Amino acid sequence: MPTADNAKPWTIAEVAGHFGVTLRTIRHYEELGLISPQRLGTVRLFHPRDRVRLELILRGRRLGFSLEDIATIVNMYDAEPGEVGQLTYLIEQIDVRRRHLEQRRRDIDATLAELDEVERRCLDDLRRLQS
Amino acid sequence: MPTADNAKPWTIAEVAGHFGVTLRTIRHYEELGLISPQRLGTVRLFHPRDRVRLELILRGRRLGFSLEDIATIVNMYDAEPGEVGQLTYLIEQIDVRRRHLEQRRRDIDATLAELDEVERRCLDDLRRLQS
DNA sequence: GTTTACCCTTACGTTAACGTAAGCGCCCCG
DNA sequence: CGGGGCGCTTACGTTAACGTAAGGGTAAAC
Repeated sequence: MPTADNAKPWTIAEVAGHFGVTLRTIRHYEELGLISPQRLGTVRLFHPRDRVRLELILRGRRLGFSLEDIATIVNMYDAEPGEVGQLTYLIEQIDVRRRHLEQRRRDIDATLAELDEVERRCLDDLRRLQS
Repeated sequence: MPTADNAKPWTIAEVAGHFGVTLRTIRHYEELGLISPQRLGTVRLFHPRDRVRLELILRGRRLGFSLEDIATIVNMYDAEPGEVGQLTYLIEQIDVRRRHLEQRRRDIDATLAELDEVERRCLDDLRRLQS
């Protein structure tokens, strides 16, 4: 059964624990408009939608994007259909992002290759020392 | 002929121009010990070795590493053979870095997939608007 | 009924990674 | 020989992304 239990919103502490960040970080992201959790009185309630956005935000952060960049990215994900100009602009932005990401993947691959090389040298040196 | 011309060291302005960074940035990296260009009097001279290091540094920067992290990475590249303890430690560090990078590549792939999805939706909407 | 556990806001503090300005030295050109 | 052009150092300024402390509300728990 698709339990209604699963739909129970999370507290800020639960969210922070789940993602391994502090409460301050989450509040900070709200200040910047990256997330807008529901309020019950003054208390924040985090629904699945909010958790998904946080996942996206943290992924962007790991990739070294600024929170400002991240804002434009996550806002692309739930943009309303809008008019033609908006859509073509959005598509352009997607291409820009894609190029960035592809550059970074090349950076990663190059770095990984060099790490392999360094490790190989280390292992060689080790073998030499132990023989 | 392997021209000695090719070995002519670069000025700080040439290096900055080549990599698209400011003079301040380069000097900052020297302050942190990330590079140590030769000095002719007070003037800095950049040899190929320095340029390679800068390339590595900027790659790390694009990947969102802190300059401190980058320092440990680039210093791995030209570590002296050393003793067994050093070597095994270095190999561990390489593994740590590798795991980080692999995580980031997963992040990139996930983000690219989602960008594709968003773009597909955009193109659909466009077609709908123009039909 | 008060202590404990979370939650809130406001606001100043901190760190990294440079930016920017001031003031000086050197060399070459007209 | 007096500017430019380029390079240097010293040192304070700036921005992003939170950290941290102060002060206060509410609700279950003892």
